[in-house]
Order: sequence, then C-alpha cells, then structure tokens
Amino acid sequence: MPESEARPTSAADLDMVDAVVQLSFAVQGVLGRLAAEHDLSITQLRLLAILRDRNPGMLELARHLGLEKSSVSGLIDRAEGRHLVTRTAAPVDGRGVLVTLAPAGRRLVEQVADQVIAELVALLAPVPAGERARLSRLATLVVQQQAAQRDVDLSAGLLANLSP
Amino acid sequence: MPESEARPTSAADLDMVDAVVQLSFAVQGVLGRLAAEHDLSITQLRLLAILRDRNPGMLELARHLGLEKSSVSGLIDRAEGRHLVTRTAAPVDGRGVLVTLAPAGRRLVEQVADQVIAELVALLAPVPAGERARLSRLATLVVQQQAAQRDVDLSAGLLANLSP
DNA sequence: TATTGTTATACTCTATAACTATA
DNA sequence: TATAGTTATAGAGTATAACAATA
Repeated sequence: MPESEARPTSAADLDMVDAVVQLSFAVQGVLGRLAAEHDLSITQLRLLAILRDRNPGMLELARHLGLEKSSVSGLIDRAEGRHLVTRTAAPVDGRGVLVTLAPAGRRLVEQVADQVIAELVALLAPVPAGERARLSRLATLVVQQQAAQRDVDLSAGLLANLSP
Repeated sequence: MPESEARPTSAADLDMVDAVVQLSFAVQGVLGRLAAEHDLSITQLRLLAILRDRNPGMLELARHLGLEKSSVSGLIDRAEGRHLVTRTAAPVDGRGVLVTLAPAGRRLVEQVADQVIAELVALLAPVPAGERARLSRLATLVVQQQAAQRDVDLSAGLLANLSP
C-alpha cells in the first residue's frame, strides 16, 4: 500500500524525478553504447576505470563494483583472457591476488574515456553555459549525500578519476 | 587518438559530465535495487511500465525497449511464466501477438512505481526547493534534444507514464 | 577458525541465425 | 516475397553454495 504521507509528493517533485530518471537513461545509454563499440559492458568499463589508479584485490574490487566475489572472478577471467588485465600474487598475503591494468587495457580505457567525455559534453550541450556550474553543484549535492549515507567510495565511479 | 578540438573541453564541462555520470549511477542504482527486491530486472520493470497504457506487439515492444525481437520473446516468456503478462492473438493479423499486463503485473508495477518515486524524491531531497524547477528544466532540455535527434519515443521511459 | 579466492551450478539477459506461419 | 514471431544456440553477467589454500 502506498504510505499516506503528511505532505504528499508535489507535482514539481514528480516532474523532477521524471526528468532525472530520463536523463539517467540517456547517460547510461551513451556509456553502454560506447562500451559496446569496444566489446565492453558497463561493468567491464568501470573495472578498467577503477584499475587506472589502483591495483586492488578481488574483494576490494567486488566492493567497488557492488558484486559478489565470485562474479568478479568471472569478470577478471574474461578481461584477462583478452589481455586487458593481469592477476599478480599479493606481496605478503599468500592468499591474495592483485589485479593490474595491462598495457592494452590502459590504452583501451583511455580511448573510451575520451569518447565518453566527448559524447557526454555533446549530450549536455543544451545546458546553457551559465547554468552548468549550477547543474554540477546540484548533481554533486545529491551524489555526496548518497555516498555519505551508504559509506561508498565516490572515486569508484566511472568518471571520478577519469578527468585529466 | 583524442581529436584536437578548436575549443578544448573546459574544466567546468568536465565537472558537469562527472557529476551527471555519478548521478545517473545513483538513480539507476535505486531503480535496480527496487526492481531486484521484487525479482525484476530494470528491463522487466520497463516492460511492465510500458504495458501500463499500451498493448503492443512484439516488434513494437522491441523498438520501445531497444532489444531484438528474439530477446523480447524470452523476456515475455519469463514474465508470462510469472503470470505478470499475457499474450493474446492480434485482432486482424493472424501472425501478430499483443502483450497485455495481467492483474498481478499491474499490481506489481503500481507498487514498484510508488516505491521508485518515494526513493527518488528522497534521493533528490538535497536539491533546494527553489532549484527543483530549474533542475527539471535542464534535464528535460537535454533529454528532449536527444529524443529529437534519435527519433525516440519519450513515453517509453520508465517514469514518463508513471506519474499519477 | 577466519579470510581470500576459485569452482560448480543455475538463471537471466542478449544477440545472431534459422525457422514457421501468415500476409 | 515480406512480415511477425519463435526457436536454437552461444556467450556475458550475476548469484549461491561448496571448496581450497593461507592466515
């Protein structure tokens, strides 16, 4: 049953929710399409982006990606099969594995990142120059609050470290 | 190679792109989590949302969802197996099939839609009341331009018909 | 015992290609 | 022939549960 709230959801709020949902589909569509052009899923692209400045273990990767460790095993298997990443033994802990970006993976992620930025800048072209900072601020407000509430590492996002 | 543009991407543009990408992940995360709580994928949820006010054929559904017709066959198979939708013969064309929301499917999509709206209103709570209309307008600008460029039916979005 | 990671298994999602039935 | 839809097949992605190796 829909809970009866003290203050019902306003039409303006619904408009905002609707617009933001549709924008999110547009953005994810660009990401998915560009990734697919290189035979990557969005998850694989996120994986490569995370590895740009880190050599995490499997559990850490699972946490960053929001996946089970067994799912990450398969993900790394396939990426390693394409020579995009490599597994190396962890220095001290004999059980551990460190995942590293291979040269081909690094070239690929840099290339896709450039394309993503170019296409998203084009997608967002209708936003007047004078409103861009405001849009950034509003989106950042929302994301930061959510990250704080869920204790999530923001830098695990696709583009957080992608900007030059 | 990254193309050398006349006007290079500004830091403000990069900030905007970054913020919008992260917001899109946050929104999709809410959608995916709520859908999963009812054993739905985002695609299944979109399917049910589309069927709220339409009884399309398989090809039309494929176009709305951006999938191959064979993918839609499987999607409908599984939804029909859960008694969420039904296939009925098209009136005139003996080859056609119309997909209809079953009672259980309608109950489910209404329930999830209520939850989606509630959670996204909560997610967007940090946006000051005075800025909501502006955020709606900016997001709508972007989405409308994209829809125009790609000749896409906006009402196929998850929430376009979801609002009361 | 606890932790790190892999393997076995099962299911959804998606695509391509071949097929059936109707137009 | 062309169109609407299904089926066969293959692979990615994901999860749960059981396992192995190390701490």
